[in-house]
Amino acid sequence: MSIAARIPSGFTLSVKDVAAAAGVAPSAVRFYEQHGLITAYRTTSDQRRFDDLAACRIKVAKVAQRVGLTVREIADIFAALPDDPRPQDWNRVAVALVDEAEARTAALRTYLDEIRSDRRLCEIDDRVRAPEVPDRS
Amino acid sequence: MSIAARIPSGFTLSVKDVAAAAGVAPSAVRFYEQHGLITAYRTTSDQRRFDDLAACRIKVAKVAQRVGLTVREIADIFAALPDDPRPQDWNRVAVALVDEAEARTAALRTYLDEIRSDRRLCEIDDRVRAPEVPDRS
DNA sequence: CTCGGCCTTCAACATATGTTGAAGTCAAAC
DNA sequence: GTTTGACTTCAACATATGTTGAAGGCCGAG
Repeated sequence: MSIAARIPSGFTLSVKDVAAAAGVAPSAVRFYEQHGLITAYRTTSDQRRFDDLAACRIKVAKVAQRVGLTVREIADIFAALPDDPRPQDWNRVAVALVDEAEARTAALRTYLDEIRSDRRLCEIDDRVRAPEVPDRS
Repeated sequence: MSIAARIPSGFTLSVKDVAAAAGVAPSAVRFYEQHGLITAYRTTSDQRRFDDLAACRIKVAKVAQRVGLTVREIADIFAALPDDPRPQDWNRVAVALVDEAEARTAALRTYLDEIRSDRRLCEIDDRVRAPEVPDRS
């Protein structure tokens, strides 16, 4: 019976609500929407309305950022989530996120191991030196 | 026999040399020095001179950045390296870096597992709703 | 009908991580 | 002795990730 706009049921949360639920500032919620991490419908008076998943996505994103993923990369991975994601949709996303994090950690470990097992990898190959400004000590 | 300044032996590489060895721009090398990732001595004419380790540190830092560590955090970890690091010094640094990366990945995995095993964790607890601007669908 | 509160957009600011360009110094080469 | 090339500093710009504040809209309460 409301004057209501074309907003799917479930999309009832304001920016402030989502911010509180996700533990971030309202400005951050708007930022994430701008960058495609979350999606909103608009009321007749142009206010954003989110569903519960928005806060969830943000919380996951904050943890994902800690392993070096950019907002853009996270948004790309989230793009695999349909409107009403089933558990296996979340599974795929979770696997993609963790795989990426592990790949980066593995790269770090591998590189460090190389350095330690074969010191040459961390040395300058050809003896390139500075042109003769005084100082070869 | 040179006009040479007080530069320890081994510190013979210019900014350009280190940049080439590390695969980064000279501007980045200066940036990293400013932020304590690497250290330089200066020639009598004020030019930076690095040793081989500078490029090594930079290459490690670039990989570490990919797992979410900031330049500051990496510099802090590198602070444990003495002037002429022995293998065990590098070991401690390597362990610190990998541990941090794994802790962050573990946090991500744990959080995602919680979401999947207990859906409520990703729902809004108390039904906070937006005040009545039209639109409850 | 005004008031308070939450919303909107937009621009400015802030930090991290660099890059680019201008202006000047220095040493080596011609 | 002038030119050349790499170096120096410093300021401006660029991108990512946000925050803050100004100016205004919309709604329910008193």
